[in-house]
Amino acid sequence: MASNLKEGTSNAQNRQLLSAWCSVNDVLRDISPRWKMVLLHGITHGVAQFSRLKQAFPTLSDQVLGQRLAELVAEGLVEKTVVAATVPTQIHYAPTPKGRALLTIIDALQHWGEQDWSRDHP
Amino acid sequence: MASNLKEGTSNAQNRQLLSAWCSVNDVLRDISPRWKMVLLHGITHGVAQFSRLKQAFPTLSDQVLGQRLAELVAEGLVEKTVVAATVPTQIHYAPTPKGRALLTIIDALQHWGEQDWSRDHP
DNA sequence: ACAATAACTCACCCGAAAGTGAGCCTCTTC
DNA sequence: GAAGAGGCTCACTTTCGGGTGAGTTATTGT
Repeated sequence: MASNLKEGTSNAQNRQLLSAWCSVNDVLRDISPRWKMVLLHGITHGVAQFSRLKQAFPTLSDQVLGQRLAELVAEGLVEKTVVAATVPTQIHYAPTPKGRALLTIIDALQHWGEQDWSRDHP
Repeated sequence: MASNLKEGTSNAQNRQLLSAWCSVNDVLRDISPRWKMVLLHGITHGVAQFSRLKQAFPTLSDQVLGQRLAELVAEGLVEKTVVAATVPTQIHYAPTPKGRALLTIIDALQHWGEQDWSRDHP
């Protein structure tokens, strides 16, 4: 993570360009990874542990679950709390205000998606 | 496009599962492709032709531009109008009500992203 | 002694997203 | 008669997201 500086492939360049042009592109990239918003929703609604989430979404791999949780924590959308420091360390996740605010917008998106746009409107 | 039924790679399966669990996943997938929302924004603000968009985003390839425009049209976010049926066919794009409604939510997302969540709030 | 348990992490692989270059179509201009 | 204009589309290549399986940690139940 500290030694590779090439980064010239224009794929990465374009990503940076978009970030620079408008910050919304970063937000879109942050919220679109698969499972992420679903996990945020689950955590907010009480499914707040690694193993509980695993049960809730059996087809989701440990690998990706761990990664998504780490992202959510890193972006300040959920908070991680150690419940029991015993050996199988138990951990509890809870949404931050930021995370809850995001969910509101996500709800709006869902609403938008389900709306019938065939008839004209105000 | 009509003959391939295999679809067993679990990558695709999971995508379908997510769609089935919550429609918001489809929306997220639809809005997250690179350039898409930026293009929608541009079109809404008067940059409404293929070549104009090309100029506005020089690093975006024709290939992807064409594809994104087609998606936007297919999803009913923008409308395509033939301006001049002369040989270099001129075409004009304009956002639909649905497209404008989406931009509103995208704005909310941007706002959310730019907000300072470090201090507590109501 | 050995499986199970909670929460991860590592090495590997495959398909999809997105980038590049060229081609096409007909009409007008140099 | 060649080039350029406008709007695409095709073939090819690279990057990266996300999937799988196995390994790690220490303690407890059988």
